Amino acid sequence: MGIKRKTKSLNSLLEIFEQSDEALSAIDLVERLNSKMNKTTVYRILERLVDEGVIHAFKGKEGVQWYARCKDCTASNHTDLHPHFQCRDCGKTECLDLQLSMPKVSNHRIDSAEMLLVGQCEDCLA
Amino acid sequence: MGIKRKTKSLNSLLEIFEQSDEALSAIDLVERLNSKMNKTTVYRILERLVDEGVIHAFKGKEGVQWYARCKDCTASNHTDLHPHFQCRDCGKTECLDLQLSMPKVSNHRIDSAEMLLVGQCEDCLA
DNA sequence: TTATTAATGCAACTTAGTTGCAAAAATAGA
DNA sequence: TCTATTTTTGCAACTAAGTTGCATTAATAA
Ligand SMILES: [Mn+2]
Ligand SMILES: [Mn+2]
Ligand SMILES: [Zn+2]
Ligand SMILES: [Zn+2]
Repeated sequence: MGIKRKTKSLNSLLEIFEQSDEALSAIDLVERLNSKMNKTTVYRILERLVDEGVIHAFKGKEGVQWYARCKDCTASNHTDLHPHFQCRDCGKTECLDLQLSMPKVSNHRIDSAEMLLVGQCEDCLA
Repeated sequence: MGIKRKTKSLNSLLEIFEQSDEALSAIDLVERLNSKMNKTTVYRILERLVDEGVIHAFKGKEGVQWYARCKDCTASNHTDLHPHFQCRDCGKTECLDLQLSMPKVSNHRIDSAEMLLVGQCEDCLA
């Protein structure tokens, strides 16, 4: 597959990410777009957007895929390295504006680090 | 279900954990014990051992369950807070002997933190 | 021994995600 | 334009991890 085309489906997903500050789960996206496109298409476009550095992927507390917009990433340079927070009550999931430092481990080469915090969000604390 | 009984199945799992310094995936355990007990039993015993503070659970890079022996935890006090490492080449997964500090996030209550490092282990570096 | 409780096996189910392939849509070339 | 080629999409079937309900077995207590 050579040249990539900017299709309607792709734009639908882009729009959703542009309009949301929170992270979105693949499950949720499949559900929300269910009338517009097939779930296979959703997964394929998500993968493509990750490759292009538009969004980044991580695993939520149940082990399923979550996605959020990248700030300053490109296809060749995924620089986002921050922890994520997921609310145990409402499920809201956010990118945290903290720099995550990669611990050094002797005799190991570390490629990537992922940190997930679980707790209660602002709304659910009350 | 009231009083818990120490059965053969339970002891089989305990033995495996005592003999291994690495973390073990549920998948692997189900496979290894496949002739001795049903996978449902494996999952149930793993859950029980977590409740009792004998082992702790975390998600590997593919989002599946991993387990490792606890050092100083009890049923009421899971104190283990350390990152985990998973080798992208051979899959070997280890508890890291580092204290993980929970970042404070304003207006959020953090209950737990999980950190997963992915890279190459000692053996796969060469 | 008999009653009670806990552990196990098994089959069926659930759910997130993947795959293969055919159809549709977009683009390029003549 | 008409046609060939490439890319995207839909669909159905599949995979794999984990769960559930329920009947059976094993252990313990009365
Ligand atoms: Mn993020
Ligand atoms: Mn550990
Ligand atoms: Zn919440
Ligand atoms: Zn390795």
